[in-house]
Amino acid sequence: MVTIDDVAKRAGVAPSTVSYALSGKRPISGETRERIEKAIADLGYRQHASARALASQRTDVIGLMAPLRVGVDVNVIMQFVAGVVAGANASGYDVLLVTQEDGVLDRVVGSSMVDAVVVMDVEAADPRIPQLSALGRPTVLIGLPAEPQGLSCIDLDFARAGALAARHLTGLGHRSIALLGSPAEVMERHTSYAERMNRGFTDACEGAGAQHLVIPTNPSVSGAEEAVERLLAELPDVTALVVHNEVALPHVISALRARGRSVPEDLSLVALCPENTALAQVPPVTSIDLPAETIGRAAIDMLTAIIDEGAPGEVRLIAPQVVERGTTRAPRSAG
Amino acid sequence: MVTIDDVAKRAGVAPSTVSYALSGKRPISGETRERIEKAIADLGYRQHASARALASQRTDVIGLMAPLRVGVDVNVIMQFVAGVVAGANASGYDVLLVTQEDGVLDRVVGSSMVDAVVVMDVEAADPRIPQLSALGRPTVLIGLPAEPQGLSCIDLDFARAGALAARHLTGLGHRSIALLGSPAEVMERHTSYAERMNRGFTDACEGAGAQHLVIPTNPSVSGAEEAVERLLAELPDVTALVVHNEVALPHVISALRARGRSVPEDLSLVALCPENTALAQVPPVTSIDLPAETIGRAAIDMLTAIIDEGAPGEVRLIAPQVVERGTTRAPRSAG
DNA sequence: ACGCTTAGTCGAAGCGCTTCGAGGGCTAGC
DNA sequence: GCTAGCCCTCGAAGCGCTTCGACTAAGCGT
Repeated sequence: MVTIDDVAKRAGVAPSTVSYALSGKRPISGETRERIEKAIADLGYRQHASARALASQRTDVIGLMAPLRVGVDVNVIMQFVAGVVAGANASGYDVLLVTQEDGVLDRVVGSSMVDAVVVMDVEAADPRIPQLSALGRPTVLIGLPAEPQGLSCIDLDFARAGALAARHLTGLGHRSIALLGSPAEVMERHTSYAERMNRGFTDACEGAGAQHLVIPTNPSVSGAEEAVERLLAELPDVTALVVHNEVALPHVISALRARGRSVPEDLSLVALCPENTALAQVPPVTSIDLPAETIGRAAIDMLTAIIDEGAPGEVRLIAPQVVERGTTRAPRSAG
Repeated sequence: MVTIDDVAKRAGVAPSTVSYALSGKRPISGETRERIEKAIADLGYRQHASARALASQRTDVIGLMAPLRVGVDVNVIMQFVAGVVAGANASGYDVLLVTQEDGVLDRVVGSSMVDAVVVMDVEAADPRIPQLSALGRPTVLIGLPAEPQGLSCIDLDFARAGALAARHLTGLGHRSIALLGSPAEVMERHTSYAERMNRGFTDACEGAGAQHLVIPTNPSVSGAEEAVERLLAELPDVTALVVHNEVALPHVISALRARGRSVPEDLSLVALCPENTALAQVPPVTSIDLPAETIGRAAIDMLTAIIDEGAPGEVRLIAPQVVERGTTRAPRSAG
């Protein structure tokens, strides 16, 4: 292995000079710098990451905790991951991706493997939050716990998204609306986004005086069938639907069709999902985009602001927007 | 920060003894071990990862190179990623996920950030392969280049998959079959899996004396439409279809339906895609599974075999299997 | 001509850990 | 009773890098 000493020797300078040339933390004359650069190229020198990390107390690695829990769609999680990684790489960081649950935080953060952490799938009262506060590393949560305890958070504004979906439909004249939402397990964990979505939806329906119903939906063909059964049983004159469940979405549409309710003729539908999921439906559905890539990149921006400028904890919620793709219209009776 | 010296002091032993107690590389008496463990617990000691890596020359981190190239489906890539991470965590490794392209290999491997590498989206003559050979770190490729140069490879046997799909259809009596495959960009890069798939498909069709056609398909609604147009123009009496394109799949089905060819009544269809994609179609389609999770875990197994036992390079191809879900049947004329 | 600053470089002291060789204290063998 | 051998532990020497203080030479104003 070629070390900084080898480079120094070949360039005829001290190792510290090479280090300063590399980091730019002290001025180096042009001539010396050139000799050093040549030596580096000749020798094929590469800094040893661990040695640098040990001496400088920074690894330039960001930890990304993305638990793959039952009930959350891997594809959705992974879209966030892709966004975070892209953002991190663009900012000169690498990403250590961890999907386990248990002692990971302690291990990865406690052992100084990472300079900072991004945490996903946050529950309302997430046990990791006090831990993270205690650890004292720069942290950004993707999600919004009840008590952020000074940690930065970023997420889609699910409360507004739920409300927006509801109002989009009541605005068209619908008076009987259901939300087919996250699976029961996710609700039972008090997963932040699911609770906020439901509350936003429910409040807006009540504000508009519309009948409403929330049905937890399992992410499977049968889950979609069951949800549709229950929907038609409990709210037979339903005219509009919000679906917040990527996996169930296509099967909800087909289950409805199989029962003689087609979208959008008989039933309006707006989904909350990543854009590509909305576009993958037949027909593509009107949706509120879950901008995973954007959120991932924003999380990194917030993190670098904390690392570099000691920025304080901040909560940033992305405003939801409806993208019309033709699956919502006024109800029959009102049209 | 509490160091190994603090622990040693509190336990009344030498730092090296603590180190040996931790690593188990030398025997430690039960009594001493207990004192050390108590001291660790009392102090909340955590090993410093970089220090350990520097001294021991291993990081227990695996690098995962997953370039997010145009034309490859993020979701599919990310399913592999999830499998690799799960496997790695289970084997005591963490994963550094990199999606950039350029100098990454050099940077990440050259700087000793990782003990080993998993490389995805391998092209037939991938420029990274000589690099990887030269770097000399344990490596597993997910994919199969023309010249593995001693590197280990794992992948679905796409040649057999293409052949299997074709024979499944010819076996049912189909004599005019098309493959809607990877986008043109992917083919132009000579991406390994796409080429193998096409060749397997083509050879099997010729072997069975069936008319065949391969249509590169863009992963979008319009791409699917164009492919279907071209299909019906160039092979008007087509009776069966293989689709190897996750994104286009639903739109291919609906484009066919819109042109009066429904699946499976008029046209049999078998897809090559992850199971969840097959299940997400309406109706769920007969498919050859792309077992991303399995392959990811197997990649880690092969890697640990190389790391721990110095296992030699090995090429492992997973046998494809058709899972019947009702979208293939005998053609009309033959039925 | 004088001290002052500034630019450019050096040497040495760590960062926290692992590992090697050595050595003390025992038991066992004869 | 002495030594061979084993078990357990210690101390010291790094791993490759950063960073601090110090030093030299040159440039500046007065």
